[in-house]
Amino acid sequence: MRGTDMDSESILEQPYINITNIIWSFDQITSKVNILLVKRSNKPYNGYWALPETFMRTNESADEAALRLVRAKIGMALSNSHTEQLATFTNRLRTPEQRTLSLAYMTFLPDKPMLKPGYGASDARWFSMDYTESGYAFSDGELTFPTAQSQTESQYYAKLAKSSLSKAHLAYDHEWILKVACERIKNKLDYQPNILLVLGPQFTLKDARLVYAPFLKMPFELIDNSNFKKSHRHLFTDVGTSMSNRPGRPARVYKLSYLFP
Amino acid sequence: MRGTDMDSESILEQPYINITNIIWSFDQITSKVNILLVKRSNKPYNGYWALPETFMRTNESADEAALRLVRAKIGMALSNSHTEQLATFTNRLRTPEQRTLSLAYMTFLPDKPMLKPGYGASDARWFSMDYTESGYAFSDGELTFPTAQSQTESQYYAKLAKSSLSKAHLAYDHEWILKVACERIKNKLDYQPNILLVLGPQFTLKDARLVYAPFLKMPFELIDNSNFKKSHRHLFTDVGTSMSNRPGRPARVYKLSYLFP
DNA sequence: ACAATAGTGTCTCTGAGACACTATTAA
DNA sequence: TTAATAGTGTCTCAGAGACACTATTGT
Repeated sequence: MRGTDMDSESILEQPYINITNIIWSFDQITSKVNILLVKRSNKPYNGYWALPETFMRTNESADEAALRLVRAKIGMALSNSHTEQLATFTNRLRTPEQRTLSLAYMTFLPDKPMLKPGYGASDARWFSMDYTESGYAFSDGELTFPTAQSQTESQYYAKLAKSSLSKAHLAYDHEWILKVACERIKNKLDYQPNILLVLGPQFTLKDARLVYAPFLKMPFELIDNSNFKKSHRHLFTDVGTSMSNRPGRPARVYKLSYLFP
Repeated sequence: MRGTDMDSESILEQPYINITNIIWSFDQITSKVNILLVKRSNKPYNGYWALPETFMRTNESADEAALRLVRAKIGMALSNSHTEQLATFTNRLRTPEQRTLSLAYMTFLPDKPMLKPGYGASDARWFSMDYTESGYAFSDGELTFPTAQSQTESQYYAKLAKSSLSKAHLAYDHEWILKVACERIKNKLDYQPNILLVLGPQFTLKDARLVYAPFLKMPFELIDNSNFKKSHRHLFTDVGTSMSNRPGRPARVYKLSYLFP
């Protein structure tokens, strides 16, 4: 039996629970940060691009569900140190029909695998991240989805409810979720930059600056290497020298000291 | 119809969804930070002390539910600027019987009202916060509940599942939730100290230091007033001078500039 | 006047940022 | 040797913290 609440009213029906996962990767060729988007082939928002989602099963936690989604969609089995909770989105206006909550997580892939569409999606592609004057944008060369423009949550959902979204926008409130995600990552850059996991277990300072740059809204050349090294030495452990066949002095490689001690 | 997942399996049953609210206040007499705990009179954990909880209704968001809980339990109607999301707790081991998720919020009351037990609780009391070597503790003079000792989430839940909790412990995983809450507040002290809302709309620097002290695990006298003022001037706006009938120079009063511009 | 309280000024040390310089590689 | 890349050293400035000093109240 469900316990009674302090309120006299009983609960008629529960909302559904979605796990939404923002899956990050890094393209070594283009040197750009990417996220995974899928084209929905279900109602609601059939034919819209969206963040990948799944439902939670009764015998798993939400972060296990997020990792299961990665395994099913990408075919990559990761430990939960590659996943972190973003936030939970519960606004009534976030779904058009059946009330659905979103438990949002982020997963950082150690490389950028090829994709194939899965169940519930007619297409799945990587979208590379860039910054704009008013926020961030994700593009696959054909389509571009900016993050939400609104400054506050209530402003955003008020607008969302007023006008029905065109297919030039992501489904649901996913543009808002992406905005929250980018800002969270930016805020953690100086004390827990888990986003660097997209570079794999080791990385050079240049790679790290390439990842930081779009979040800081600047070209990576403007991040001074000397200063960057000094202000991050408490986070990075030197683990040797990279070998490359390109001209120029080989770069040192580092690991995240708080994750791999 | 519920949309189909990318996985072929369908979902048999959904977990329940609880709203858990950590309600903070400040006692002007004892100069201590307090939280509200209730003694449960329902299964499970009947007779145990716990954080106040409620269920979400279909026509409200989770933060609205948290504020409704405050209204019902305390009789105080607050705006959502007094509430913030903490995290969502989904571990399978967190509830003994029926699987239940907790969407955890924090509410900062502008004063410390008298309490009366409500539905689902045989008692409700304020517990004042103190720090210990290994964390924090909340006491009402009779009972004391420390925050969880474990350093990681998986460690905590492994221990929780192994031994059944005595009534000297809080119900469910609430000692873990409290640990996460205290650490979150501590981390935000230098850029978004919403915890100061427990002092009401205005406060003196001494009051602010009294609130900061337990989170920083030091007696408030060790927080240098001059340095504290300098390092928080970007957050506080001077709004005048307090009047007091006590000896000593009257203190200036401030407001949070990012909330009340 | 004095105790009690609160606000101010100053010194030092550390860290961020600007920027010039040195080091190591492939061709 | 040169272009390309990466690492190092140094100067300045701003902020954190220790601590001594001044200011304003009630009794």
